[in-house]
Amino acid sequence: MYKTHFTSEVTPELDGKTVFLAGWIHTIRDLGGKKFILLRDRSGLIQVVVSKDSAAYNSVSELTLESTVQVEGIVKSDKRAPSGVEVHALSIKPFSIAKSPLPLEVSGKVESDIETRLKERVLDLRRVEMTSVLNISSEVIRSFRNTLYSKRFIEVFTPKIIASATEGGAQLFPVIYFGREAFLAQSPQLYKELLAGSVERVFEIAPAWRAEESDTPYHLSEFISMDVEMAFADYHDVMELLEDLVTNMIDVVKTHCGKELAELKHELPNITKPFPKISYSEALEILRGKGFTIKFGDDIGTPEARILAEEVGTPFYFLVEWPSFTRPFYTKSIDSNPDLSESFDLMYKWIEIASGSTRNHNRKVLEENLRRKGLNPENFEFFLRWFDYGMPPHAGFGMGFARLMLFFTGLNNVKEAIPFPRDKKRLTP
RNA sequence: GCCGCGGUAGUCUAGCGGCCUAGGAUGAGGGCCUGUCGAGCCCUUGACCCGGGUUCAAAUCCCGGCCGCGGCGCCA
Repeated sequence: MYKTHFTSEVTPELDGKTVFLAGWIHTIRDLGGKKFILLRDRSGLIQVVVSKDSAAYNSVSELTLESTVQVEGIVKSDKRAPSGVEVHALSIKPFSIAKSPLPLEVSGKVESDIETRLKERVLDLRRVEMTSVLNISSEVIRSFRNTLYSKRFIEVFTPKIIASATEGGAQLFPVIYFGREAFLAQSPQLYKELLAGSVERVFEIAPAWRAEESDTPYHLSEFISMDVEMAFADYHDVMELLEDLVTNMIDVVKTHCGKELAELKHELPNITKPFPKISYSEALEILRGKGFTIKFGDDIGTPEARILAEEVGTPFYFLVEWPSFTRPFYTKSIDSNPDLSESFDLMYKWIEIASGSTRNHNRKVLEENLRRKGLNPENFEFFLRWFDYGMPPHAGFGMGFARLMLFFTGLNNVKEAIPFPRDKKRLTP
């Protein structure tokens, strides 16, 4: 082992104890007869004091910012130290001396453009703000899993190389599969439905790919989709589930990520259940009242969604019961009014972060819907045939992880919220 | 893809026809300093995205390209 403690575990109670720490050189303040090093690891920073009479003194002169080292030292509780405790170095062993100057300042003295930050991403991820983002990400995922486990969902994995488009619409990335044409999955939709048809309650956290022109702060070519599918349930049931998922995540992040939120200067609002629900038709009325010319069937675009978000006032709200023909073929229509569907979008401000519905479980209706959308039911036989063998009524949704992270971090670009984003122009790092 | 704005040392910025031999911060190199904590002080180092054009004179104005950011569209 290279370290006996993380820097966050060095507390005044350890006074007098010898510890081994390992991490990165965050800053060096050289006062001549004494040098102060801030040593950083994932958990935080600790001050290391190197005095002239220490054996470690000479090795400090070769250290550059972001070099990795092991520090052996004695813990000293001292109110002059930034955190009330510091480590007096006995020896400092360098592992890797970083090149200088750095292409990005990890210490945060000079802020870099997002362009530079994504190019120099590994250094950028060492910044305390980005480490906080990654820690929060992990807690959000953990909470998502725990809530679903507690409701008897199981985690599944669906194929990511598929034969054809699942729902039309989005552009697919082609791949060559043993000489045949295949595509990267744009969504686990059909497979998660089939799984729900076998084991009732499933979820998946996995990448999905869309070869769209989209060039905005809310789109990625490769994104993590948090998918849920539930048998013997309708869209009301899964909206309620979604409310539980989101509010539990907020609780977990508030409880475990206070330090991270402070680092990001971000506060999470109190969110209460249920979230406001606005029907598509109501949304049109609101928008018309605001001077928009918008008719039944028109999409609610970004400028319109911004107005709605302002009207609603709370960060999260549902837009429900969209026109059937604007939704994919597997979306169930409302029996009493087939022009509308049992569907919803969960909005965070003006951004759609989740989208779901009750699904059709009747083969005839599915075939009809496919034809209506100009798709050939024969191409969906791998999916449709299972509807002959006792498909339960079911519902589900997919949620965009990076978009959700905008809420938890206060960031306003999904490319910042995940470590290595893929967009129209970025394929590395 | 369309519209708008922008591209100045490793990083971040000021300058927007001649006061620019391009200013500052941070980094880097050197020096002083035994309690710094965005340490301080002194010295040094390093830049006008690319290609055309206008002009006596271009970082600065015009045109084209590339790249970036924002808005919109497409899409989730």
